[in-house]
Amino acid sequence: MKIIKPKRAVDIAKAQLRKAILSGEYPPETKLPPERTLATQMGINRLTLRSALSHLESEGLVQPRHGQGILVLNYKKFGNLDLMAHLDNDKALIELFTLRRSFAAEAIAFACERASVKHINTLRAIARRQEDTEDPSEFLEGDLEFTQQMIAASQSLPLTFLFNTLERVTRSQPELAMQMLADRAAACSSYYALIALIRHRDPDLARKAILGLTSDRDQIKLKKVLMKG
Amino acid sequence: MKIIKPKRAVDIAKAQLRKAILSGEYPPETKLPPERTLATQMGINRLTLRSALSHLESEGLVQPRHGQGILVLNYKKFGNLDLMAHLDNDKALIELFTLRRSFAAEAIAFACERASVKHINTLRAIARRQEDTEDPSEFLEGDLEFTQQMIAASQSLPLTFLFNTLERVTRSQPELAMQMLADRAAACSSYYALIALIRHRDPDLARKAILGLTSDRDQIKLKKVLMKG
DNA sequence: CATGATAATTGGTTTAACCAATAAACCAAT
DNA sequence: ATTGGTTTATTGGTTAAACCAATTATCATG
Repeated sequence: MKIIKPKRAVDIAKAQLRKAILSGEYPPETKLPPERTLATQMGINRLTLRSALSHLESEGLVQPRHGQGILVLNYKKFGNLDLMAHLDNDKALIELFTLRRSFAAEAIAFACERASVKHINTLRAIARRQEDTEDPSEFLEGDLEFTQQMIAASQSLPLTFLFNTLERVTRSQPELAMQMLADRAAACSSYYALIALIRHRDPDLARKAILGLTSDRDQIKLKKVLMKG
Repeated sequence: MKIIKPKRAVDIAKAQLRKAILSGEYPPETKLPPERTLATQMGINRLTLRSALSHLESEGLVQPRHGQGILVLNYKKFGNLDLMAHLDNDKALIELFTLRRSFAAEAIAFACERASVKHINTLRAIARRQEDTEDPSEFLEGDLEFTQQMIAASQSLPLTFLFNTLERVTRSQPELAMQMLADRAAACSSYYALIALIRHRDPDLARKAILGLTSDRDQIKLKKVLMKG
């Protein structure tokens, strides 16, 4: 039984305003209608609207100015990665999922130096479980879990924060995410490859392997590492 | 003449609460005092407090629950990279500045494929200006400008968002940032190296060069590229 | 035309309620 | 004694009506 959060008025207003701004209805460098007007338009109290605007201010979408009005900011100039979850821009999303690989390379590099045996065992357990998982939605869940554990193994606070955001963005577009995990066999073998790379404890080789930047000599090393499992 | 923002009560309250939470005064999984109590304690109105809490909710620090109270979340689980600006954790900050290099590698890789001549000329102009800049603070400003232009050349929305955050974090700790740019000569020569790599239009070579993963054969190529300028 | 006072506009804050969800306390039926 | 429902207290969510404070536009005055 899944619990459905009853949405607060402020959440609805926030989503509505964010959509209006990101869709260009309120272009950057222009002002939003006055709070009193906007609240009336949206059928909510001015203070509820202000609460929603607080959120948008945190997200870098607007900047209220005392006595002047509420300035709409250019989200490309001030927005952060979390905005990707609301953008509905498939091209940019796919690009982000591509970049994810190089972020993972850094995580693995740290993990090579910092991962404990416990971390590695947990990773292996998740990978094994994924092999028996048919349901795409469940598989995605496991993939996120594997990633989370990989980040835990890296013991890097910045990477933790970065992947928190990546997880939120992924969950905002589960269809696209599942699509990118369509080849389950490939995904599973990559899990084991990552584990093998961590166990080998060679950060640079791991980076090169993940980024596909291996030279001929690296390839030979890499084969040995992957054979050993 | 620099404009100093007069801080709103809500900004003060927000900073105060964030500090209290991040410092562990209100540990994760516990509840904040009731809004009415907290507002009285802090000497502000309940609605002003609620506005501040809105911001902290956006930042993933707290989760208000109707009828129960305001839950303090584990910022490591839900926080995003922007939190680094408030953490006062030098070890993590230095780690982030290190990771910045690999993010830049991806930006340059995109720039190899997408940068226009105009982008490249702007980059060169900034680099040249940096050579004549003595003041560390001004040099940092120029460095941020160079980075911004590099991201513009990459034409990547995710990287734009990521570097927006990195810029904010950098500005939150200008001393540390300037310290990492102490060797101005090295910085300037790296500007020209990056420009040369973009002009060479070889994403993989650029990545390897920036990450320091070059093989012997790459080294030879790289020397030629850098000689050509 | 320039300038300073004034009014209008707009965001910021406060007061005082009331609504709604949750948890605790209580009580009755079994 | 346990269960199940009802009441009560607590707490966040929302609204109303003001008033404060910063900015801009207006306009009378020199």
